[in-house]
Amino acid sequence: MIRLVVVDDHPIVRGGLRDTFADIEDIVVVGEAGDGAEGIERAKLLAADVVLMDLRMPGMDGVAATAALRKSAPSARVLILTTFDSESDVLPAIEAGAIGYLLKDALPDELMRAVRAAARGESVLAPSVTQHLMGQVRRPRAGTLTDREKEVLQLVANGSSNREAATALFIGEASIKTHLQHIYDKLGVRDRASAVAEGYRRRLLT
Amino acid sequence: MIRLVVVDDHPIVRGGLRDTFADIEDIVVVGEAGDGAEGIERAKLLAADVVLMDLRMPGMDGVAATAALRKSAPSARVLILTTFDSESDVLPAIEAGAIGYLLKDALPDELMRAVRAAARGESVLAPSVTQHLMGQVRRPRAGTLTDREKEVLQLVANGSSNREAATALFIGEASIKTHLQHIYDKLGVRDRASAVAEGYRRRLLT
DNA sequence: CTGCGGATCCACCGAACGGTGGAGGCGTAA
DNA sequence: TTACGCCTCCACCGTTCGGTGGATCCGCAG
Repeated sequence: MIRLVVVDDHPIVRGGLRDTFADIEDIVVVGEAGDGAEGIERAKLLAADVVLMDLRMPGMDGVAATAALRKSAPSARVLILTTFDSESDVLPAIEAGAIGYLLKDALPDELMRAVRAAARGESVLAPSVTQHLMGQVRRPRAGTLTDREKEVLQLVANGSSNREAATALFIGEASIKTHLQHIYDKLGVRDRASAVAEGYRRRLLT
Repeated sequence: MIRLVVVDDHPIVRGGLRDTFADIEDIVVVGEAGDGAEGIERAKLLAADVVLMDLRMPGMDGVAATAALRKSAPSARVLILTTFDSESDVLPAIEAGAIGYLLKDALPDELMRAVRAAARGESVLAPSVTQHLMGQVRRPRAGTLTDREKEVLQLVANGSSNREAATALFIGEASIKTHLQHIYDKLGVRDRASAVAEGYRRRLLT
């Protein structure tokens, strides 16, 4: 039996979901909430297996609630159910720890399969969401170069060879190479020249 | 007899120079000026052979005055005499058409030899200035990358290897390398990474 | 027509770089 | 304590790059 908590600021939506799961044998809606903070409370109190979470809500939004829930109740899987699939919605939600991301135009059947999958710890994503992820999820997020990495990139931009950068930072050449590899991974490039270009585009360099 | 005009905004300096040349047989200070515009006027009016020009002056500065003088009175040689030898001072002055560049810590003897050299159309540079020039004067000036060179640099910034850039532009890899060498020369760098950095700093790249 | 700048191409070479797959230390958050 | 992220370092290897010194062709301006 999967214990489900529904978090959405629209009563209509909550009601619709309650109905949808009403006569499903292995899923029971044990609680509801109208915003993120309340949702966290209910999920913990009621030992939810899966939390159906809307993103755009007054007060604490879905992303913040998801992140908080991942910390305070890791066993509760958060399944995003929302209207929007823009990059600016999807990425933060995934990063916050959502296990799945569905759109509200999903069929009831898809929704139930997704809930069961989430309960098992599997990910279900709406097709359009998958697109966004393919290219993006790999890069640990723009602008997340560490301070050290930024230093290295700046030196490279200023014309330092690996050896010179190593001398400047009082570390070994091998470390510079490692930092650069990480920089390449994070920026999605393959060489120092385009890393520098990306650095400027993302305003990491001066 | 070398007809000399002194352009400097400090009366003290002008006086010192007048004294310095007072009992020199082949040099006569025929006029003085306190800023660039006045200097141009005097130099033309008095048919100066050599103009001793300060760089930092109120009103029209030495660089602008030098450039203007080169056009309106090409026979007057402009010899820069200033306190500063930073790159940002030296290069514009040379490009503006100055025939020599001395620092104010020069000995009177050096100064006189420089004036005579200037009058003959020869260049005399302070040693530290020479350093700046060696590597820099060749570059025809920032932002003067040809269209082709900008294309190459943009490709490099976007992660292209030389081979890939060659394919993209339907030319040989050797040409890409040549273009890059020219780019390095013009931007004053030694590798593609810092060339890209300079490209962004000079707003040549997007 | 001659010079000059721009664009194209060539060969050769050593040095630097990028890719891979590690490993250990260290502080912090869980 | 256990993870995890970050920083540090290592070896090996093939590829690419940068440096040098040429060369030809074209168009434009003097």
